[in-house]
Amino acid sequence: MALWIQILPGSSEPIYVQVAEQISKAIARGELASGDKLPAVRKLAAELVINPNTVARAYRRLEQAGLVTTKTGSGTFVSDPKLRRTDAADINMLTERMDTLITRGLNLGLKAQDLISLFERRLAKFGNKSKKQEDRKKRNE
Amino acid sequence: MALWIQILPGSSEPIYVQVAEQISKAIARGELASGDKLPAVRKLAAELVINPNTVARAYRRLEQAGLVTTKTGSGTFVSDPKLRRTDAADINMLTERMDTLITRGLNLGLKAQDLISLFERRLAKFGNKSKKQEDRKKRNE
DNA sequence: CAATTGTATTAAGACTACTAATACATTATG
DNA sequence: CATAATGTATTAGTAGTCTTAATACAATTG
Repeated sequence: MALWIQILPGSSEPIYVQVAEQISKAIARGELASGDKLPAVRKLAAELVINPNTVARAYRRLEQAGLVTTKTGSGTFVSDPKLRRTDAADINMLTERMDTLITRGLNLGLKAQDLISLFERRLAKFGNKSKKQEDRKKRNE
Repeated sequence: MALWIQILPGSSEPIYVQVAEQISKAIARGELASGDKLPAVRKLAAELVINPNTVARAYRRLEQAGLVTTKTGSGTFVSDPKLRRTDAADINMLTERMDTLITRGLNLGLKAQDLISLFERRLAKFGNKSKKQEDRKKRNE
């Protein structure tokens, strides 16, 4: 199933952010489950035609976020969601981002109800993990 | 009532973004209503002890977002919400930001229901315009 | 006309971000 | 143990961004 990751040429977002972000989303959606191995930095770098350091940086970012665990020599793996800390500072950051988002929405003329609807619709797209994914997770434990 | 705007010394956000963002929020909350005049760029710059160009840049940003209208010689004014375009591209941008936000939340271990609750709570803080603010708006029409 | 307001241009300095090249350290494999 | 595979560290250079500054210009107000 190759690689879903795709870097946009014209984007203002740094490449390492794009890579990290897309992997984050895959994890949030359950497409990548606990224990799954990410591609080797050199391999992914070759596929995306970017520098291995850039991929490494993306992985470091994911590790800082607590999404993956890294073992030199063996690889980078999606970490167990149960072990992810939910820091108060993280919640604050999230709340601030939310306020900014709400500000934009309201200033675009959307009503509160519109925003809630949109939010729920987008949230629904991050559907709960499928049975198959849960099974895959179990195998890796 | 002086100036609510405050620039944080250690912030990684550019000053002009901070200024624009805070004014945006004031507008979204209804603290600044249609027709209200923003401080003159030179005046605000003096109060914040920053360069007038930096304030001008913030105002330009707000104008691009359609939040204010500018008339050289007279000033910068909060524009009528009814006249604000809601471009499809804007909605797409908002949706993308929302997805990113949801990704972060889920990856912090929050459940869908937690996210919705938080979202609604934050949204409530942008309470609907008060009677007084509606009146002020009327006077300026 | 004089004052006020926003705009445009140019430049310089400081700082950060990004990517790259290369060498190093650790672990897995046979 | 030897080799391959994997992530890490260091260094460097290029490019871009941000802010300030100094002026000059344009449009509106009174």
